[in-house]
Amino acid sequence: MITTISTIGKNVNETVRFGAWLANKRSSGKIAFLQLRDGTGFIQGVVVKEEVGDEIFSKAKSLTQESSIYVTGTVIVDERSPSGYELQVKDIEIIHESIDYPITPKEHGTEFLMDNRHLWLRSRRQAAVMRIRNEVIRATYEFFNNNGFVKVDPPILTGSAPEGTTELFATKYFEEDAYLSQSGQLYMEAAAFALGKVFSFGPTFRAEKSKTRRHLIEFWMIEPEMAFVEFEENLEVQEQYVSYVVQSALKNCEKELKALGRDTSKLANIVAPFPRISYDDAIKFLHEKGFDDIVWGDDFGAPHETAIAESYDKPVFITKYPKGIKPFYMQPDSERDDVVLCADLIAPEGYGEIIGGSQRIHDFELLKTQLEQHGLSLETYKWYLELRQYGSVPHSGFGLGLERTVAWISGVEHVRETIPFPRLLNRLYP
RNA sequence: UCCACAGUAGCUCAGUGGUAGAGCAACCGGCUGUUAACCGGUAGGUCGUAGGUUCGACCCCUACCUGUGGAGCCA
Repeated sequence: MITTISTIGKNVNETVRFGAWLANKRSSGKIAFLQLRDGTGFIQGVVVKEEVGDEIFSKAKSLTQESSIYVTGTVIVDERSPSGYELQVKDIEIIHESIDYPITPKEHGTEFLMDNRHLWLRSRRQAAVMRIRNEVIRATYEFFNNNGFVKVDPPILTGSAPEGTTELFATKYFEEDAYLSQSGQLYMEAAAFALGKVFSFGPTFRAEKSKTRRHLIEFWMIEPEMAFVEFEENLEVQEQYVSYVVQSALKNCEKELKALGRDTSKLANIVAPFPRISYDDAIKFLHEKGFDDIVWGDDFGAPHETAIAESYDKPVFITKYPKGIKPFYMQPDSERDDVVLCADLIAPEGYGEIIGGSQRIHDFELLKTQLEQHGLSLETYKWYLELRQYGSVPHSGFGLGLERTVAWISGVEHVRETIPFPRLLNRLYP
């Protein structure tokens, strides 16, 4: 095995050689401190002139930020080092000299950092967020595999629009019009009838002119769909899943969360069950809080959701929204026809909606009526309607936005830091 | 699409109707335990673009462009 910084504790008092980049450097006339980064971690290399000689010492002193090197040295335990280890450097071989690296160890603005996203990813903070993203994905697969779900991949190029209202990216499919997927849900419903419990993980595209810290044009969703599962059980799966992911991140990303300065006590508390509040009660609550502008039948805006979420220290389900503000496929409540069996899960600390889910209509006639009332083409949705003609069963599912979830767990302000190369309004590069 | 704020050195920012400033980065020098190291020096500018007002505009006015935050919409 090659030596890496993350496992260098195994090589104490040994002389090792490994590849690294120079993250930063401090030096005096006779000693130099190199902050070395190899992708797995950081370690400080100490170069003492008396020990390495003039040639290697001046090579160390003239190293530029982000130059790549092979470094040889002895690993020692040192209490002055944050990681506990230091490298007493014996030799340096320059692989490539970096000239005028743009991201200096000083503050930078958002636009500059985004223009340099390909380099910004090297920073301690960004690397930590990427590791947390990886852990959320890993824990997602683990949770669903442990619970009998099958991963199914819905198409990215689609001919129809799952939710007619939002903006779609249009493209050509040879002679036909096609759209980039903004949800795999309808396909996952078909898959649930084939495999029972399924989940997807893939990119989705929304051509919305949204420009907030919660929005990306291209983002990744996890979309489970479950046959024979109704409203209540759907919520239970969601709270179990979200708790599992948060607890996994707490356990496996301790270093990363610390590097980000995340208050982990807030995450430790994220354990199922989560509180539920009905849309009706949420409206009453908002009126009590002084939101006079909202009436029954209106959808909530971000300020409303935040006000509700602030009353809880866990994610909160807002359930049973009015039929009129929700998509055509949601199952109406059997006790009252004006609300549907849906729930949004709102994350704490202002991170907004991380899950939208519902029980789906399984009755053929009802779904057909809904499609017609929403002005959608029966021809386009023929295959989707057919699922209700051949052994239809009650079923439910939900979609979790990966980047919002990672932003919440990491405690970063903006979702753009939770995806390697964010696609934002007016930003397609790098 | 709408609202608010911003655009000055590579970066982060200050600045006054009368000849353009700092810190960091770069370069040169100093310093044996630094933690965004420190100290001295050098170099670096069509002040977003186009008009206008003025004896004179980086500064005031208009339009546009770009960015940031937000609204709507949504994960």
